[in-house]
Amino acid sequence: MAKEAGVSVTTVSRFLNNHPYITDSKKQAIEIAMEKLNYVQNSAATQLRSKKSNFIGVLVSRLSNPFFTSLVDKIEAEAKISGFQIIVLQSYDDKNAESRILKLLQQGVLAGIIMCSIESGPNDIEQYTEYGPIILCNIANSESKLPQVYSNQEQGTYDALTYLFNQGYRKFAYCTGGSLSRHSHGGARTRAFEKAINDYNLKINKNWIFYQSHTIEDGKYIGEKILKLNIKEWPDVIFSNSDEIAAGLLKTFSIHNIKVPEDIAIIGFDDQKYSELLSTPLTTIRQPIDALAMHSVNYLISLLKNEEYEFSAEDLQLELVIREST
Amino acid sequence: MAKEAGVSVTTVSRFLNNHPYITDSKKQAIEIAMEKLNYVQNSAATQLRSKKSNFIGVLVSRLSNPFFTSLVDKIEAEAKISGFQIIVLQSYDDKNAESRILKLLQQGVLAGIIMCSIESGPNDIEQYTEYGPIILCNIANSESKLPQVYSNQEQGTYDALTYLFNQGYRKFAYCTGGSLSRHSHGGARTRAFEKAINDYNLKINKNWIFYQSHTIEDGKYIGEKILKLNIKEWPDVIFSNSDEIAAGLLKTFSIHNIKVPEDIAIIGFDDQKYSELLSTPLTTIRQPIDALAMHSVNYLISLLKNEEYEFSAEDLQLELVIREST
DNA sequence: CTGAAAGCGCTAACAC
DNA sequence: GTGTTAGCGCTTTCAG
Repeated sequence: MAKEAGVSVTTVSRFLNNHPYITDSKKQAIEIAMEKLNYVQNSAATQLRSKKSNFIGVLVSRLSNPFFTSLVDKIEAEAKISGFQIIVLQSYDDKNAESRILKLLQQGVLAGIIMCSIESGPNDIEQYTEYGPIILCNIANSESKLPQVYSNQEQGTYDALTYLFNQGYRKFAYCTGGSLSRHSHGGARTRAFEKAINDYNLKINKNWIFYQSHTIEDGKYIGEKILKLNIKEWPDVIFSNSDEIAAGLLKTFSIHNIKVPEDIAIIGFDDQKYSELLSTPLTTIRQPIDALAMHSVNYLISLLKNEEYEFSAEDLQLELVIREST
Repeated sequence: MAKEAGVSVTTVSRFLNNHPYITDSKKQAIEIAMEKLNYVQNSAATQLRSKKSNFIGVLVSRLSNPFFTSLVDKIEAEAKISGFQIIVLQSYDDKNAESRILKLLQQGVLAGIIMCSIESGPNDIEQYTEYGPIILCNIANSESKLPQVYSNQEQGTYDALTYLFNQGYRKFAYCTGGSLSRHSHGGARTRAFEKAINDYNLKINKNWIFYQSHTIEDGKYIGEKILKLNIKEWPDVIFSNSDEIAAGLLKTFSIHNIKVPEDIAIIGFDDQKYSELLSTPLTTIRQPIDALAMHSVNYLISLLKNEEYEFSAEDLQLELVIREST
């Protein structure tokens, strides 16, 4: 390639990297040769030599969760603007898979990672920052020094719970994706739940708390469990940690002719695209996906350049969307 | 690292690549040194030298389409089994974006590509096979010599149309993602539609054909357009090219108090997870996602190894799922 | 402004 | 079984 253009490899390299100070004549010679040889830069060589990767890893637990799909979608669009390519990585809630993914940073495959899910403790993760920046996206962890972009899940959840209380609901069931002990955003929601229960003098019932719920199937199953309770022991509203859970719940109730919200009300989380289209349009809490994606990517890129990054929590507000399920 | 273990780099390389014939003592020495230095292989160097990539590109038009999400999800699981990592690439229906993605093959970033969407003509794509295998997944193109894994969309669609005819429907509206001229799977469905119209002696009405429909929003809009027709001119069933379109349609009709299927019936395509949960559970055509993913990945990997790959069309049947919207 | 030369970390050929 | 050597395609000094 260099010889085709009659210049040195150095000059070609400079051309490729947009260095200033190359004669127009050489530029043109290179362009012509590139065209003629159908040349493309070998990225492995570039990466090996420059020790820089063009890839940003985006870690989610599972892509089939539509919340993550939307988030990944926005992150990819944002990364592309800055010339980065994203690699979607799924951990499937598995700690070992997560470690393997983190190793991609160390291997030099990834320039940085945006973690939208987290399995290991923050310390396990922090050790990898040696190899590149790691951003926590939509995960608030006060114990960790990792850079974090998150919405105020605690406030948003509390506000929703307050709305439900004002609507007259008193028996709150609660579904969480975690185990109530984790420090993920599940934790923030749980803190809000406990606070609301306390502030509003409500009773908590062990039969109304559901752990490790993620999918539509989990929601259906939780619905079944509730219906098996003595009818006097039914909750009057169910706070679900995702619209998928809420959708599953809705399905079970509709099969059994339980009316929503009259018999039992349901509130979801995320505001999925289909949430307004369900048999009962879902009241839910919308997450600021666009802002989450935008700030995570730009924060990461700033870190890559050793620059500061500032953003306002204003952009990251949760929003209560009231429909017919409450 | 080599010197830490007291062996040559060659031996380390052999160890890493699971070559036979290394003394156990050296193996152990390497393992200990690896552990001690927290060593990981640099993938750029490996790739540069061996000219092999560990990445498989998966190209879809947009990840936010849940059909593609599920497909990508399965492809990733399947690729992982064989030790490959996938890179999700979105073309957003843009030919130029597609070319840029194809270039990743030429750059050596990707070992091969699974294309689940296609924008350019087959010829434009075939030239890239010089740099690595390209599989068309869920795209049937008889003009192209590219390896293809697809279900019989024409038969599946025709069968569904036959079912609708037998149910008594006679006025068929038709939504397509393409422009009716493309050779994508849209084409196969359209051929089936035209054949059914012909075979069953039905009338075609230009006001009942809708192009370039993809999203829930598109579906809502199409619903509005239909309702604006003189009521005598309404179709009695709408064939939609995705469950998203169908969901949008459903929404518009529910707002206007149009009963489904009594006033107008709807059939979807894909069988999304939420399709049974909508205000009217959707009759739809289920695609064989698992088989599509499995065969595409394994076909690609066989090609990478210069092996033959056989699979049976039996695995790739479309399935009519009858619910309440027809 | 441009080029020569060194070398990133690894694999493959060849020798022993 | 194991080591020596060359070189993948690029970027980065350092000279000029």
